[in-house]
This record gives sequence, structure tokens and C-alpha cells, in this order.
Amino acid sequence: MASSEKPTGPGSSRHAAPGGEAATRSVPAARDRPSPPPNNRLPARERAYHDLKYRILEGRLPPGTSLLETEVANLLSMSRTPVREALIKLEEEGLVDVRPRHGITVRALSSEELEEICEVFSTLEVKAAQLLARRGLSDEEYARLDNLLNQMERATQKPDIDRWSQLDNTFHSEIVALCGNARLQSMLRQLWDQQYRVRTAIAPLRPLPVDSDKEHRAILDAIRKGDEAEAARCHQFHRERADREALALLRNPRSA
Amino acid sequence: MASSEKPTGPGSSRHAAPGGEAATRSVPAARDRPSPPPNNRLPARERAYHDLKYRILEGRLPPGTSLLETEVANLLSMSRTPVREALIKLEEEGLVDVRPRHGITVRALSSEELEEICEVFSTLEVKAAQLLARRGLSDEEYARLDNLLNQMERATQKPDIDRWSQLDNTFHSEIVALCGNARLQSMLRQLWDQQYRVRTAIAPLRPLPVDSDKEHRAILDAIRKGDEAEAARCHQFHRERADREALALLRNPRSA
DNA sequence: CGAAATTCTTATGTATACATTGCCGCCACA
DNA sequence: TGTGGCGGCAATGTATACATAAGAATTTCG
Repeated sequence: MASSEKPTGPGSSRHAAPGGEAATRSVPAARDRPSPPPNNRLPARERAYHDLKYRILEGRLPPGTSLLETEVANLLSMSRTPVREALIKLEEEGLVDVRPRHGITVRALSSEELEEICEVFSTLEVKAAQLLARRGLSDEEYARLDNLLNQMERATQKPDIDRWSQLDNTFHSEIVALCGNARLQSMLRQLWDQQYRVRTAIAPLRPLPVDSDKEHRAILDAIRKGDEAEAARCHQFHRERADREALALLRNPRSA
Repeated sequence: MASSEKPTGPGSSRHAAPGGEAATRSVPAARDRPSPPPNNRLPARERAYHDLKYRILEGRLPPGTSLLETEVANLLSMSRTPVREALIKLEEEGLVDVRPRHGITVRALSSEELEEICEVFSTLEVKAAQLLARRGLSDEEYARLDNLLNQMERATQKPDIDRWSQLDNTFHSEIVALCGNARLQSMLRQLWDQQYRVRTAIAPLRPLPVDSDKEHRAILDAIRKGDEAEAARCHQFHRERADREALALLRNPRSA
């Protein structure tokens, strides 16, 4: 629920950056690589928030890093006040721990916590697929998703895992974005951020995603047919398999 | 007006997590009436946070109320700094809107938003029941839940709707607390707070909860048996019926 | 030598002063 | 009468000064 991107705000059109990219896509591709902090004339608090979040997600402030408020303020060349305010948000979002006399610490997820997050994440994403099946897809939307899957299959064949991962993120986040429940979307977004580092860490280690490609097809077909139960089942199957795979990769530290 | 706090004893927050660092965040005896702000020697920011949250949930700051930072600071007899920090958290939790030159506004949920929240809430609560069925219940835990249901049935017969509602909250929050997923629990807690005013508003209007009593039994039985699918199905059925009822009550403004 | 108390350091919590900037109303002009 | 610009106001954003209290270090007493 980052206040910088209000999910539903009825009249909440924040003074958008003069970049003017918002109007092209109806839905800002929710989940993807973290965007670099906007250098615009944003208030310092926002700069601090985005900048810190970016550094954390990118791993430039790795888990366990611990800094004093003053150090962060110096790092960002501003006073402690906006830094504190940004840190409150980051803490609320679960990205940092604030321990009153020991500075702030970039949160490291234990594998239990990661599992908990995965569980919630999957539950909600499955729900999104189900809702989308209920809501239905326009031809245009279907074409877009179909196109994504085609690209992914091509990426699998090359193979270009990096590109595939990116498309995969897009596919999943599109489904969530289209499902029509903004709250669901924003909660997933937050959980995504919390997992981000881990996911990117294991992405290159994954086996060729042929299974995923097939499962994605099944999900899209079920959604297209408007078969809620089937969509939920397919998506759940997909998530469970993928999460099992991911958690296994994490436990086997073959990453080094 | 029996506002007897602490319905759950000190033994209820038994998290058998292997990691010893479970003390990251206090486990606020799940879901219940909002507790009055602790007058202890808490930092001002915390006082502001709890105090405002309490007032909002209790309806003493009704939706739509709008105040300037300075006004809030005066109201709470402290400077703007801790107030701002508290407001950031409240905004992040979706309880207030902060519009840069117009002060803060206590958030009013549209019925669409409420529906969205319900959807997410139900999804997660059903998951909690499923997880709990998987994890299993100790005899002591079962006895406690069983006891709750007995009390509820008695409350239904009297009838004492107020007490029933309170027990109902306890039952549901116990299930969530026992399910073992702390993240799930905290997200549900937050969604609960967002719905709180609405729920309490319609609670007295509901018909006699005989259906709910039966459904609760079915849920508890399924959990006891360790039948995940059945537990999920029962809980989902329960939630869907209850939510439908609640949303219908809301649309018919017989409340006046 | 060890433990406890006391002082000392310093990070944080809070207040306040100051800068900034959006907003409102007023007035000139068409 | 409607519109657009301008000036003043006042609320917020930010910096900084100060109070407080948690740890750390040191010293003293057993």
C-alpha cells in the first residue's frame, strides 16, 4: 500500500511527473523490475522512500545492512526528518527493521518467513485468476496475454531465461491487474517487493520452464473460458509447483 | 457495554516457531474490539497512532472528518512531528487519506472498496482454516474452540447478539492465530481494522445467527479431522453466506 | 579478579523555527 | 459577466536544536 501509488484513489491524481507515460497503458504494469528513483522535484521524503527502496530491492543495501538514521540522512544528503518518515513506510512494508537504539536494519527473510509469504502470495494470486475468469477477458486483453505466452515460449526455446523471467513477471502481474480488485493487487505488489531479492536470486538457477509454459496456457485457457474453478485449480497447481521448486533451490545452496 | 478486555489469556499467543526471534512484533491478541490507547509512557508517536486509530475505529472520528496536522497536534497535545509520523502509518494502513494542502481525512469506504476488502479477507481467512486443518489442533486448543462455540450457541438462544458477536470475533481470530502463518495473521488484522466500523454498524442488524452456529461447528469439525479441503470448503461457504448477508444489509439502509 | 554502580556518550524522540509552495480571493481587463 | 493573473496567506515540508534515555565504558567496591 505504498502511498505513492494509490490503487484506487477516486480523485487521487497525484501531480504526475512530466514524463507523461501514464496515459499510454491503462494499467501500470504492476510488478516488474524496480524502477529507479525519479529524480524529479519530488519531496525529499518521497525521494528517500524510493531511493532506499530501490537500493534495497536491487541489493545495493543487502539484507543485514544496518545504518543509523543520521547515516542514512547523510547518504541521501537530507535531514533526518524526511528520512525518518520514509523509514516508517519501509518498516510498515516489511523491508526494514527499526530498532530504537541500533539503527535500522535491512530485513533478511528467514526461510520460514519466506514460506509464509509465498503461501499468502499464492493464495491471493490464485484468487486473482479466479476473479479474472469470473470477470472475463476482452478480445484485446486475451490477445495481449496470448502474445505474452508466445513470446515466453520462444524465450524458452532459445533459451533466454532472463527474458523469460521478465515476461513471466509481466504475465502474472497482468492477470492480477486485470482481475479488478485493486486491494488484492496492492497487497500482492507489497508481497512481491518483499520477495523480490530472493526471486531474482534464484531465477537464473531454475530449470528450463517448459512446465511453466504449459501451465500458463492452461491458466489462460481456463480464464478465457470463464471457468472460475478451473482457473483457480490451474493457477494453484502452477504456483505450488513453482514455489516448491523455488524453495527447494533456496534450501540447496547451490547458488554459490 | 461490557468492555472486558483481554478475552484471550496469556497462553493464547503460543507460537511454536523454532526461531527464537518471534518477538519482532507483539502479537496483539488478534481481532477484537479496539483497545483503548495505552496511557503508559509510550513515545508520543505511538500514543498518537493508537489514540487516532482508536478514535477512528470507534467512530469518534467518523469517515469524512478532516483535520489539519496542526489541529491533530493540538487535539493530542503534542507537536506536529510525532503526529505526522503516526499519520504516515495510518495512511499506509488505509485508515486516513493525506492530501497535501487539505489536511487529513478519515477514509470512508465505498461499497466497492468494501467488497474488495471482503473478497481478500475471505480468501485469506479460508486459507487460514485450511492451514490450521493441515497443522492440526491440540486437545487443549480444540477444547478452547469448542468451548467458544458452546458459549456462542448459548448466546444465540438467549439471544444476546452483542455477546455473540464478540465470541464470533474471538473464534475467527483464534483460528487465524493458530494457523501458524504470522504474515497471514497480520494482513487479516489490517483488513479487519479497515472493515471494523462497517462490521460493528451492521452487527446488531443481523438475523439470529443459527446458520453461523452450524457452520462454525462444521468448520471446527473439519479442522479437527485434519481435512484441509473440507475445512476450506466449510469456511468458504460460511464466509460467502455471511458476507452476502452483510453486504445486503449495507445496501438496504434500514440502519436508520 | 569479578560484579555492580556510575558516569558518559550518543542515537533517537520531540519541539520548534524556517522555507516553500499551493490555494484562494481579489482586481483588472476583455 | 466571465476570465485570467497576481499577491497574500497559511499549511506543509524540511532542517535543526534540544531533551531524554539506552548502552558502553570505566571505575570502585566486594
